[in-house]
Amino acid sequence: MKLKIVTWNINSIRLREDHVCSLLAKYKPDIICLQELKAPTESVPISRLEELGYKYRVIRGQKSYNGVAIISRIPLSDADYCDYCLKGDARHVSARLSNGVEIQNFYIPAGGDIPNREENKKFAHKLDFLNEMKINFIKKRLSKTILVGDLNIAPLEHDVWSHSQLLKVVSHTPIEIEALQKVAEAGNFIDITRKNIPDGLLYSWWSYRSPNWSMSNRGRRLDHIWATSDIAMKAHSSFILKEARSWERPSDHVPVFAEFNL
DNA sequence: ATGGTAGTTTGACTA
Repeated sequence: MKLKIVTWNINSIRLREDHVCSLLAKYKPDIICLQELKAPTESVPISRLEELGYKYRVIRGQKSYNGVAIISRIPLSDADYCDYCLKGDARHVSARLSNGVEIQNFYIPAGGDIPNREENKKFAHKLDFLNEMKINFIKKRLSKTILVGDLNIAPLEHDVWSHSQLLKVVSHTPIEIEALQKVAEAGNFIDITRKNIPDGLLYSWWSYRSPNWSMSNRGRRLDHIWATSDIAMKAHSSFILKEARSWERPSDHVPVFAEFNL
């Protein structure tokens, strides 16, 4: 079975329904995982997705903030979610494919501006969320799992525009990177994007605050596709659709793709 | 050190 999967922080599904539909029409992934729907479940537009053949979905919306979804043209079962940190945030959803492969879609907290747990509640939340993921994955002994999402951490030197200048900037601090590594180890996960594209700068997000984002190219790789080691060697053809950042009224994140021969 | 932009709950929150 071939599986083409894409993850995208869409930053409002209602504002960017057109973008999602044109992406699906052109690239025809089997599954798209979305983050930051910024809409309640009942307000997420689904009719055009259905028309495009995406008849299966698990949507966990939320008013104003967060919101995640798995949209699929192949059947999904065992829809589930975890309420990490018990805040009621819609930051996780999961589902299973007919071949037993599990899809996990995450929107990890951004963590605010100050990289200090005592001074910044949002940073504490981010670290707590990562720790809960780790504990959860140790308990579950995962296999045949693909984890995707906006993890809000750029772990490698070449995942940011300046490693030295971002060491104290939330998303690239050693404490976050170490926490994320522990999550990956606990779940036996491999970073598929970097396995397929080991060398060179790789970004999936460029801030809205830079009017000249393309020229300055101060990006970060915050969006990830991971797979457990038992299926990691089945992944290929990873790519990041940088051009989506130039589309009209774009999300600040771009789609990240991978394919699997399962 | 500061401010820059965008989206949503129209004003202050999030990123």
